Amino acid sequence: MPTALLSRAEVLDRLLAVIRKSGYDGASLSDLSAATGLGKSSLYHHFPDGKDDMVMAVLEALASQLRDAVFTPLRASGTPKKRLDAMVKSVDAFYAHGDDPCILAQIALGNTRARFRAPVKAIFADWMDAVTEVLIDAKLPRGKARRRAEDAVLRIEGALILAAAMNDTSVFQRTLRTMTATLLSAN
Amino acid sequence: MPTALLSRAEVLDRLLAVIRKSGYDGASLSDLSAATGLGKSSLYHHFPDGKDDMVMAVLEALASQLRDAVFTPLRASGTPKKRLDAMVKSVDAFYAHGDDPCILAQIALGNTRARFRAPVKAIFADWMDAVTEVLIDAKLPRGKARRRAEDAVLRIEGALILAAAMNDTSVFQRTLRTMTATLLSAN
DNA sequence: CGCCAGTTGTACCGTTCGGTACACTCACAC
DNA sequence: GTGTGAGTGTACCGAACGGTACAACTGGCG
Repeated sequence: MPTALLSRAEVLDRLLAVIRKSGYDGASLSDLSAATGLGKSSLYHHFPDGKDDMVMAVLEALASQLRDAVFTPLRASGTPKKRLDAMVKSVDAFYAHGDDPCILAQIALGNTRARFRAPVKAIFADWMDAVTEVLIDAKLPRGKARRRAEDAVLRIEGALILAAAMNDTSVFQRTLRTMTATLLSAN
Repeated sequence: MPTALLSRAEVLDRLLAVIRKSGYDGASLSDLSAATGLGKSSLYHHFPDGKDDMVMAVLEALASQLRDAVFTPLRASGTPKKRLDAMVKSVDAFYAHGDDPCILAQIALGNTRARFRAPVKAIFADWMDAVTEVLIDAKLPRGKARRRAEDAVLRIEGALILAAAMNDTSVFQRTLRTMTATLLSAN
């Protein structure tokens, strides 16, 4: 039975899933081939430069997903609290409530980090910028807003690691639950 | 020129360095052999079960290093502030001021996570327990102390990821600098 | 000295790696 | 209907993988 054809977006989603779970080195071409239903030659047809090409495309797709699901809501109109709550909700869904590792962390830690630094850095920077803006709207001084935005992103990443290490998503849940209040607190 | 003989501790240190940098999948036997100066057969003599054996031994060595450098100072006598400051200082040195990735994160994210869950989990649990005790000594209620201890560890891990991703250790430095005060704050 | 256990280097195993050659299919254009 | 070109499956490449067999070395002890 021939597998249904996959759109490019679906292919990228499946590649992302494998890389997020196994990391760059852990994701073999066979894995990627099996996950997409595309033979190796097809994979090379769509991504001529091989695995690096796939990772780059996946990072671009991820950036646009994150933009749509997380950064744009952060920049929408509404009270800072509402916008941050929207981010928290999206992040929760995005990481499957703490079950899915973060592909950005996966790549930032891998020994290929240098090759993919630019896109990874851009995504994190974009994210932190969006949070910073919300906190400035909430009357925090720019410097403090910036540091808190960093703190927010870094906590999400750290919570995902701790959740993976302890095999317990509750740390991630707790971190998200207190996130908005922590970011907006006065002191 | 024959390389100088290495003690088991030195061998484990070098294995740790490679795995910390490249992760489980990224660290090949050739890499590990080159890093230690031991041929593959010597490696297999000392670690009969291969890479998994090495990782296990490295995790044990890491646990005892962390115990000596971080957990024990946390449990020593002194004011909570002094003990937390000591931890921060040790952690800063341990991760080369933010330059070195965390091998625990590396393994927690790898697709071998299940195999090494027990030791990784134990180290994180030990760490969080030690911080919790300090915060209880600082008159925080147990539940709050526990949550803050989680938060401290998770921030360190997250800061290391962000530092690696952005190629900028200042995030890590900032996180450490404010750690003690954040943990001990009244609210 | 001879012996032996611990340790090592060399040479190799089968498998999987990332990547490629090439013939084929198949929808569409002419 | 016949070309054509995007897309694919099969079969393969050399290199590197994790791992092993085995002979040779070594230092310490009798």
